[in-house]
Amino acid sequence: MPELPDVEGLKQYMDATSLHQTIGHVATYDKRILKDVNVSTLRKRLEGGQIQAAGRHGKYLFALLPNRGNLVLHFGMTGNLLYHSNPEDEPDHTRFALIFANGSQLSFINVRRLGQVSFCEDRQSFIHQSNLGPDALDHELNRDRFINSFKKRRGMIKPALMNQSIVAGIGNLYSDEILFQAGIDPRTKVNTLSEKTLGTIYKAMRRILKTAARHGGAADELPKGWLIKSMQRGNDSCPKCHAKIEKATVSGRTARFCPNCQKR
DNA sequence: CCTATAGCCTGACGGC
DNA sequence: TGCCGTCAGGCTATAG
Repeated sequence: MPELPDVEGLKQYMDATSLHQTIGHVATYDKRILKDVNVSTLRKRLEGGQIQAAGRHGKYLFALLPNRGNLVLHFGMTGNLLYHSNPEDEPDHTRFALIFANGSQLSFINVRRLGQVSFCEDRQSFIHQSNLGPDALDHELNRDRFINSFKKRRGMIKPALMNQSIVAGIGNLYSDEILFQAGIDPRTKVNTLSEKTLGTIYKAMRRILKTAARHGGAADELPKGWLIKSMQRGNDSCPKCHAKIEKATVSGRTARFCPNCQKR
């Protein structure tokens, strides 16, 4: 599930449910998802604290605890959160949970265990150490900066968009959507794209991610005419021209595109 | 710098 | 009903 818009939805969810409640207990059901932190450190830092605010960078979600640091959540392919007031409502595949002193609980669900839970003192240094580029919706990432970071690349456009160290937040589905709306074949070499075309991709990226983030990534609320919307409904024809959507493996992932509307 | 490949994990789905 | 292969919205390590 989680690319930038989905994680934005989870941030809003955390803000709406989990702030200003004292954490009574940290439950770690599977240590394999802990990254660069151990159970005792996590408990020491979190228990007794309260989340003041949620934050997001790319696909990472941060929970800020004043004077303590940040709980960092990454969802992998199959992550989600559920806040529930009854412990018995704890969902399947909960790998980690914050159990608040008031009895409520925030559960980190991670079916495939590809997600990670970590902790950092400082967000900026975490972002730096994790080699993350600017968030795709960061206002400082303007058109010129975007073009500059792409134009010197030698590879294909789709994997470049998905490269978190260039721009953080875009995954397989949204890279397909961006290239579909920009009319570019995902296998196009970046260094063959004009600045004007890179500008078109930038605009599509912004428009799409903003719109999707506003709906927290909820697939059923995405606009008609979007590729991922129609694919998700099991429709494999192009929303614009009704040609059959094609699949191609591009740097290890399945790219979906319209052979008619997207050109190299 | 870039690509392909394999690996980490589990569950859903289709074919037989 | 069961078994099998395939696939899935992420990322990392490795080799070429």
